Amino acid sequence: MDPDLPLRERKKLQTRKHISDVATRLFVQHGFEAVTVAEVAAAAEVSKMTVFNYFSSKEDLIFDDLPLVARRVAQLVRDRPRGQSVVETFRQDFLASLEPHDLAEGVRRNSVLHPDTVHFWRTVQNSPALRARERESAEQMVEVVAEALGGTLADRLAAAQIGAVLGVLHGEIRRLLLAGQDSEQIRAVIVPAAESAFDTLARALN
Amino acid sequence: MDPDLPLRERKKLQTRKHISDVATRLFVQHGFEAVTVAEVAAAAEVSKMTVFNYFSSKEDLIFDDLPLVARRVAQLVRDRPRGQSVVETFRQDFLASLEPHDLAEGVRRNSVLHPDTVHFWRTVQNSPALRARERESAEQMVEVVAEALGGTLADRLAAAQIGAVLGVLHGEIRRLLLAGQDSEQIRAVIVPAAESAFDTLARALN
DNA sequence: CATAAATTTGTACTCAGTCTAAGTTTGGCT
DNA sequence: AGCCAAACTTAGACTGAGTACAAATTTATG
Repeated sequence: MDPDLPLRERKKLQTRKHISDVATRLFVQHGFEAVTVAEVAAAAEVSKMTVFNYFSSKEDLIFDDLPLVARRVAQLVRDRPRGQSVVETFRQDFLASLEPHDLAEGVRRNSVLHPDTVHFWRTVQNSPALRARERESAEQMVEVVAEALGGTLADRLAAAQIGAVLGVLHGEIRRLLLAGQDSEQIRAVIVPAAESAFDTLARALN
Repeated sequence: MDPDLPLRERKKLQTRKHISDVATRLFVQHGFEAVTVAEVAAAAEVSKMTVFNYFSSKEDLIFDDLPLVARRVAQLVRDRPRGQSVVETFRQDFLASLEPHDLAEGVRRNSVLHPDTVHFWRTVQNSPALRARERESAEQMVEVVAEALGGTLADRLAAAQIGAVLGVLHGEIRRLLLAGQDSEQIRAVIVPAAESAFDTLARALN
């Protein structure tokens, strides 16, 4: 934790992380709708109001890092090598995310708290509210990319198609993960599918 | 209203439509979040419980015809001419929907109640909950199409990309509509964009 | 007309999320 | 050190969506 921040700020970050961690553990353990915000507050030894002070909705307790992801995506697009197409950028980023160490996006999040990524994604998959939140943030990502590309109608079309492909691929990874397949098997299915999908995207958009 | 239905069924359909009409009018008039379900119930002269008997959520009061749209889309895919690609099917359907008489999808819905489509879509656009509901149903449409295509990963990729394109185009139509442009101006922007977008889709997916 | 099934209703409840006013903690200052 | 003001937290009451259930009403059919 960033040590040269004002003491107050550091404490706030700690509290925030503590609440989110406690909440995530409870949600994964019992299911998202089965846990009330009041229970989260009690378990985190904080008042319900404080929970809503730090997080603007119950859903955000588990998806607390979405703003970071959005910033990362925007940066990815802006800082891509001169002349590289966005499709190529996302192809490389996606394939890199399939590398053993962080398959399924999940391990980037709190690997301590979620030693088993599967439980985390099962929790998300089983909750209509959390899936809705995912859709919302997917849309935001597409907007971010479209904006980074310039914001024209053509840019928005390109961003949306890339988003659609990534969404299906991530969905399939999750499906296979929840069906009990291991990283090796998943990679064997996803890598060729991704190569082909990004190829057609590249042909279409470049 | 289908006259050879059992009396009871006919009455239920009437009640359902009446509640939905009253609700839509109130939402368009005052905004979705500014109207409570209790107020809708009172205005429709029915109890709150009855409202939830007919509609499973407040959002469904305004989007009451989504199941029909989904069925229509599935039919569109299934009944397309032998040998015609889905992309071609959707291109034609989309372009047909731009014809003067039902621009903006909106006129298919209760043209009596919504003499001005703009107000209806402004209401939707101003409500986070309604936009979330739209995203959910867009996802369902994509699933329906993917299923109608066969349900493989490649089918899901194709359906998602078509959905992405349609989503952006509809979004742009709405944006222009809310910016005060008339059908003529909108068509002038959208038709060429759609032609180009569906062309690239066809190149990519066929 | 009677009666059983289907609908509707009132009431009471849970939970997310907001508001407010009062309490507590903290950093900065003398 | 000790005080003050700003920042943070809290309790508690409130709103509104959605659910549960049992009582009351309506309707189809004999």
